[in-house]
Amino acid sequence: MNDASIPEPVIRRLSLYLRHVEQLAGREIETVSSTQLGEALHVTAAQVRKDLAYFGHFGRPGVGYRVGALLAALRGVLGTDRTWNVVLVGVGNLGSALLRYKGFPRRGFRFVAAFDADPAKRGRRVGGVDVFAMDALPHVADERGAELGLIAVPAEAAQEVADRLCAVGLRGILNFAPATLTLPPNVPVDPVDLAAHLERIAFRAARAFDVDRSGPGC
Amino acid sequence: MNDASIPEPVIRRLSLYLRHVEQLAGREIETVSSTQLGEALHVTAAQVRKDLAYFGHFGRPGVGYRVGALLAALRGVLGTDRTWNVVLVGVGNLGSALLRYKGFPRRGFRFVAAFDADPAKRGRRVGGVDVFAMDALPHVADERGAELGLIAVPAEAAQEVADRLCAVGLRGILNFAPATLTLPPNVPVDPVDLAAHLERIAFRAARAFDVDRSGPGC
DNA sequence: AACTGTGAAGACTTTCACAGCA
DNA sequence: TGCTGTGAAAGTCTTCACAGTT
Repeated sequence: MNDASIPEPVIRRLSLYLRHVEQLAGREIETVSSTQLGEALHVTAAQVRKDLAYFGHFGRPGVGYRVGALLAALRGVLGTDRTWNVVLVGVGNLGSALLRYKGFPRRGFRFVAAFDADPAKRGRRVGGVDVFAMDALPHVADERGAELGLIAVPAEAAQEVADRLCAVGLRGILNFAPATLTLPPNVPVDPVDLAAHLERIAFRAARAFDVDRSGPGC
Repeated sequence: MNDASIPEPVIRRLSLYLRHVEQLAGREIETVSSTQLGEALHVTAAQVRKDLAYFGHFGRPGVGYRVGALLAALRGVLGTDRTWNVVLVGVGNLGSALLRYKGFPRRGFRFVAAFDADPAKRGRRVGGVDVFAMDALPHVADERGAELGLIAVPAEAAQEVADRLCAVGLRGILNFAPATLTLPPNVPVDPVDLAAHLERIAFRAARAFDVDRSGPGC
């Protein structure tokens, strides 16, 4: 009940709850009910309660959940009650944008270095982060305590980069390259295929249109 | 059997199959079995067959699937057998990178315009795409046949931007802002929360470490 | 011999509905 | 009264296993 067996879909929603509860805390709201949370996030109230019950009973019947306690608990479960050191490989379009993305530091992730195969990029700083040649990976990753890796290289290079990140002892990888990576099971990988997201929207848009031809819906 | 009721998880995998089958086609491979596809993508062979059976029987027992036919069928189902016109709102870090991202045009999505609240950005071109002021949205979206929208603005602005995109008749939205959008059900939204992806990796990395302390796994 | 397509079984997730607490 | 926590029911998705095709 308190072990590692929290279902994947629950974990996805925990991030959602965390994001919203952070906002509530910022607005100095002290208490929130499962119904309110559910409405804000388009999740049923029962689902919210089940999800939160996976890791303790800190809701108060008749009152709801204390925002402060919930915030701390969510961060604790997700592991973002501390800062994670992240490296990025591939300082191209997307890589550069990710290095500058403010959402990462805001949520507990700090870039400690970036790497690129192109020697011309070596020595630059992007978004306040030093860019190194790939050769420097073992040394720099170790020195700066890198824990997670972010891959933003072309698909052809992704597996090799992943292997090198893994060899250096990184504990998890976020993969933006449109390629399926194979890694040992103790190194979690999360694929983010941007084009696939658009494909999903295209699919649903085509269906919604077929079903409901009532014209522009707003 | 041939209607809109294809489960969400299946659709996600269709994109994965499409990506791989495109590569096979590029390598002039003519035939692929469910086992091969499954191994390449870390999906069971039975799952591959079930998924593909949702929309027709074009596998050949004893042989496998014809790559050409499969490619066409996957594109047909996902709706990417034609080009979709896309607009982007929010030409910041991330927005600029998305405008330049080559994976979109490669998979059937073309940016026809971009918009930004900052008047200073008006008139620029980013990644070959014209940037307009928000006021121009109704006119330009209509003129250029915009169908899908991509939101890359700060969380606070996301809902208003979404409403305006919807009002202009867009048929689907990909939302990179860390905010939950509320829109009519005939306008599909797909949220992409980059920080949430890292949170998921952090969660799993922490668990993998607890379970298996055998040191750097490669 | 190799492989697909598919009912049936099994596993997992969500929803329901209500006992119990503040 | 208002709300949580939770078993039990319902629903969804995945895997199994095999008949049938090339």
